[in-house]
Amino acid sequence: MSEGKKSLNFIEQIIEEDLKGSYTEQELKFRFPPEPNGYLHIGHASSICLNFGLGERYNAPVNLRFDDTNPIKEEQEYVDAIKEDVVWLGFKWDKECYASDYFQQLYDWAVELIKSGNAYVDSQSSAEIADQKGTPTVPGAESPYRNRSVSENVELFEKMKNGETPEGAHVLRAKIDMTSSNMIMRDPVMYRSLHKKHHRTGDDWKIYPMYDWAHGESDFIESVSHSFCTLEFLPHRELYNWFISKISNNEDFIPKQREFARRNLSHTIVSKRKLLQLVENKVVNSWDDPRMPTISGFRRRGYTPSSIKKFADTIGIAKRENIIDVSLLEFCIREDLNKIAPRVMGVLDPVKLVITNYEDGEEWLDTENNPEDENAGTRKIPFSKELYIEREDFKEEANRKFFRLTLGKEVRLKSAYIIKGESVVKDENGNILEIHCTYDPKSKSGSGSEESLRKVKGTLHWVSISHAIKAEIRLYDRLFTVAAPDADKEKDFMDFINPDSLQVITGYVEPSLKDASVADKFQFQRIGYFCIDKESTSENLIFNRTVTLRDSWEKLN
RNA sequence: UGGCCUAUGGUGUAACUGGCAACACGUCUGUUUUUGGUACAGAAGAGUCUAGGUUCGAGCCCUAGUAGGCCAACCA
Repeated sequence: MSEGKKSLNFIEQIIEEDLKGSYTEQELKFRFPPEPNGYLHIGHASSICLNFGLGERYNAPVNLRFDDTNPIKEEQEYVDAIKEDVVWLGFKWDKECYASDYFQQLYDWAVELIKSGNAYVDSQSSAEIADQKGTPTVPGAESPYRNRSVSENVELFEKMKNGETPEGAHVLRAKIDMTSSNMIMRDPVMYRSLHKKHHRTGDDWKIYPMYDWAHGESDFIESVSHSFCTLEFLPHRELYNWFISKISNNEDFIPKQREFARRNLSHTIVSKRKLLQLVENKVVNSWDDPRMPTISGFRRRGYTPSSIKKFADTIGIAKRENIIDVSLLEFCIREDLNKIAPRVMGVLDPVKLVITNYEDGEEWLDTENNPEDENAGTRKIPFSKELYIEREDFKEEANRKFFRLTLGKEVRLKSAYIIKGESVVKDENGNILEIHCTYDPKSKSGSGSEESLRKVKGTLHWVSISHAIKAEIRLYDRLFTVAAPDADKEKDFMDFINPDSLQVITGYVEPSLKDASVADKFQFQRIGYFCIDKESTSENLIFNRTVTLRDSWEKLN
């Protein structure tokens, strides 16, 4: 098919211009550099799609690199989860890298910087260093240790490395400019001493490099051509370039850092720190709780990789702040599921319907699996005298806008017969216990009879009571009650938690669902898309509601 | 009160080296439909933060202002 010429985002434009300039296509190389201190979220999905998408577009390698320079927060569990998510999204990395693989090289370079007078060991407390940092409007002051001799610096740094000095006693700092208008350049810390076990290097190191002194160097080591990160790193670019200039020479291939705005999703948060808070405070059950905006949460909720990639593609990449409405994400998953999800019947809030003129016994009716997919075929579903229908699908009397069951009016039972409401049975409080109706035996769906072709205004879904399977249904709603929970200056985002983000109910589903397996996706007709949760068993089926169907009736109310 | 980034319909992105603002979502109307879903047809909705300037012509360039964001972890 013809593809309209798609406009390039600013990142792609940069690459196109580089390609016209001094870069060759063979030199292009990208990386996705997560820190393994939490699970990946929808914002990372954008970054993944950007970097790996660029890799596919230019046939360039993309490394998966773990930015594991902080052993306090990082764990192997997160490494594993991150890899699973990237694989699930359908991307292949070239090399699996770790910043910790470069610790020795980084150390050697640091010694070189010391020897060339570009770094020094500072023996002040972090508070003292912070004091001397100045403010955005006031220049910083130089450390009294700034002009230590090279030999003393080398000696101290080695002791730091060997753990012969106490934690926190010294740091290694780059010697740049304490008066720079860019505070990042005011003698940034390159190394801290930390006598902590690292999830990969164990006890090998007693000092750990800071982000700035690891990230660009990792890019350099891997010959990454373009290093994309979020906007808050923009002021770091100057330092990124400074460090690389100290370890490279003119013939070297120099990576280029560029920044884009992180993607924010409405009614949720995209901050690993805050997501961790939700997990630790048991607001949600886990990182992959279907209410979480994590990739694993969406996966468990029933989202597909292609829906997430479509979403990332649709929202694009730019430099301004943004809050993308969840309705766009929901559109993407509905669009995908509409094409692939088999249609089934399930009743979430049942009320008993008795067909008074239907004989005892059962019959198995044909119904199509997916009207959007002509190859999906049909299946049999059981029909009998006593059914469940949705409680909200009946009103004793209603106005003409109500297309559903009322007394005296006809509606169709999907794939079955046309029925007419006759009477209701109530308890002493007026609650409806049963609805009695009659059916037209000649109106059987698909029979082609004149009666079956009669136009009725409504069609209801249903299940046969004696055949239906009881199932646990988990209805999810947005986690926060406001679009931007972390934008309020006074209130904490925790104050906006939606108390009804999860509702667990018991529903009844058609018997064909008995053998459904984990992650299988279905459309419960007229209700929404559901998938089998990983906690589901054959004795206790559990469905997660991925998203409701669009509902133009609800809007009228 | 320093430096830097950003500013286009309700939301998100476009508009190639300046040439009467486009696409998607959302909203609203209809048509079709054994899902009030889907599909299809159509509509409303911004004159591009403000004020100057350059130009035959500016959303795109320049200046100033305004608004929002980022920067003072031994986090990333």
